[in-house]
Amino acid sequence: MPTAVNETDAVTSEHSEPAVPASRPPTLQDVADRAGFSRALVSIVIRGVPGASEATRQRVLEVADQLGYRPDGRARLLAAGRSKLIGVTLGLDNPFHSDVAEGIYQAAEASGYQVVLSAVTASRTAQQAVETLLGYRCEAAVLVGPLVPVASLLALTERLPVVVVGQSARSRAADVVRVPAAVGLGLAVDHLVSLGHRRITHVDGGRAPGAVERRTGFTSAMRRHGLAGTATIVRGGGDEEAGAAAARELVDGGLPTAVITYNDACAVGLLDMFVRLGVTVPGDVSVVGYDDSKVARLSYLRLTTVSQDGRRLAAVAVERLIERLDRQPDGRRATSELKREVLVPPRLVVRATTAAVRQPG
Amino acid sequence: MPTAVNETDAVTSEHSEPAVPASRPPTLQDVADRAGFSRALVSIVIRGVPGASEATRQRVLEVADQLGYRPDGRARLLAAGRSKLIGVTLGLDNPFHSDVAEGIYQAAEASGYQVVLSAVTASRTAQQAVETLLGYRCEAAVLVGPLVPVASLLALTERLPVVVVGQSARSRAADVVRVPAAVGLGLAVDHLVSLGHRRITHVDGGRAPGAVERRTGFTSAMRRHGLAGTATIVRGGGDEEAGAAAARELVDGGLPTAVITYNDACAVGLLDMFVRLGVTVPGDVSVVGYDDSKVARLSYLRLTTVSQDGRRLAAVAVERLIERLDRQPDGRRATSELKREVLVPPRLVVRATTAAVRQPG
DNA sequence: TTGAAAGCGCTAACAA
DNA sequence: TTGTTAGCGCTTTCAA
Repeated sequence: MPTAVNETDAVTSEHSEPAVPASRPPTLQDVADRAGFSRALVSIVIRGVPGASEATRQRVLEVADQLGYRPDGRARLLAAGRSKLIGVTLGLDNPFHSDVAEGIYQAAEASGYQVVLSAVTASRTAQQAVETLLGYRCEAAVLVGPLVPVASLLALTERLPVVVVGQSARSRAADVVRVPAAVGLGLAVDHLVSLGHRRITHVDGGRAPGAVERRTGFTSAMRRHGLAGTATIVRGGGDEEAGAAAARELVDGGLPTAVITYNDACAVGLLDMFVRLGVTVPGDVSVVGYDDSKVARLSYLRLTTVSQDGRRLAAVAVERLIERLDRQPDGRRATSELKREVLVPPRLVVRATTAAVRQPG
Repeated sequence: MPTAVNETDAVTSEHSEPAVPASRPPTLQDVADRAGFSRALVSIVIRGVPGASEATRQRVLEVADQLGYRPDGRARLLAAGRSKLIGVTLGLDNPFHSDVAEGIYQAAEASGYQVVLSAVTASRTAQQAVETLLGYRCEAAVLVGPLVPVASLLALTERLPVVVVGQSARSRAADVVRVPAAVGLGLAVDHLVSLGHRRITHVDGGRAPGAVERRTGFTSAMRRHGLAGTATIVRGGGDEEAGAAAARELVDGGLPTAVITYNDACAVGLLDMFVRLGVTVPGDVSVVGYDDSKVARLSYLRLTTVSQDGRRLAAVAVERLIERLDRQPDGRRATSELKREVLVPPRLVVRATTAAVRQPG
């Protein structure tokens, strides 16, 4: 096993720069000097704006490349007065968040904006994540997921345009781009009902974000079909563990013909426990998840699920933000503007865990 | 369903700043003016360095808070000549990466460094992620995971201290902090052998990152126990799909008494398929995963697995980086220094998927 | 303990 | 098409 190569001791070194020189990243000035132009002109070339001759452009680019010049983002902001930076807070281990983040990168970069990520983790609060973003002087922020408490949300929206993605903010202070969960649950219920199911159970999300809306969405969809009497809800949660527990409970208490879970992870736990308990899917019971995450697509699961398109949500969010920024180019509060909620409809992805009911009723 | 509130048209607005004033984030100057001190003094207070009286400190802090002042990270860098910024590239949907990222936040912030994340996604290459980091003028970078091609790694290490976390870099240009996978596989094999297993199969990672080392680790551990003859390897991969496929193959071709998978995800797929095929674990076959990810802890899986402590890896990586930075305070190349590989040993977490073999041999 | 002045790397008028 | 001149918000000598 390799061991630490000794490199301690007083190597406080007199030795002048060895082999590779570069000790300070090259600046615009360096490029200008080397190319024999003014900084301003070089700046024009680097930014790709009109105002330099083709020859100059060539030469500058050549030198810049040669020097490995890379504009200093910070200095840029400082001078330009705007950062073209969109800050994003997100959870790191949530596939849906990842999807959204990817979408944000794409949309933002396509519009000439940069993205900076600030993670919310077990030991890093949403508050901290937001603070960081503010320190970067982002012009706008996208908040993904369940993260920010109302108070900091308010504080944030006072400073810059904010859009919350993926769930309804508890305040009207920020724009929201999300999937109407009620519609998603409605889709799931419609699908099951069309297969002849009537005794349908919702394994809910407990206190997980968005659980309430999915729960009420389920209830009202069932009512709409005149099935309020055969609709049941059992306590679940956002992970496999919760799904497995719910499966046990259902098997003990009498199976419905179909189950709709709070999300895919929960469905996975449920399915797994069903298999262990000898319950076949979709033979004995149909199962519908929510999220269309990667697991739902696994060939041995092929989970029917409600898909919320994270990329699309992200694209809409960024579009919204940029629209605001363009209208209010100082990049700050658009105080008087009305906040808006944009709803991106979900889609039902039918796979192999749902089938026509055996004994209808 | 709420619909877009109309806010288009020529609202190009003459109306002067309404209700909430703040249109520009408060600056040091603002605080200084309001508190009646010079910028320099306020700066001292804000940075928390000695040089101001307690009274002044109080007053300044009070005003700063009142104004919602927040230092401008960019300007700070510019002026200070250093950013105290550590850049991190990572994949977004990898639990191990998330763990490491969390560890980096903790370690860095404890040492007064900030962290900026740059994601590698399907549509955003490692190259791009690194470019971004450079643009932020990070003083150092942590590369998590399988990401950066050797060429860009080289380019990067020429500019700043870099440490690769979680896998061996294909070059000696950067420091590496990782878990010796061979040791991990050794642990797994030792455990199984001590339970009487001899016919052990490794479901490998195929071309997934680090798969080679785990594979050879398996082979040599088996040889060490004189079990080269009963060791088999079947093709797997890094996700549940691959595990499920491997399970089918094993059931068809004759089960070993134990299986060690490339990672937990693969183990999950394997376990699931085993259940479906009527193979009991650990009754018919023992299973060991790798990663100790969240799923491994699920109550209905309780997967025995090799744990690589992401937080610890992160802590070591950051420590390493800061050490270099302190030695080379201009923040750039430590050209002459030897690169180092730090190995953080894995741990075997024994849960419920392994048991003594039924029919030894 | 406090303040004045210079400048970090860049952009944005403006003049030439 | 090019160069000049000011800063952006902050830190950092250096004097007071």
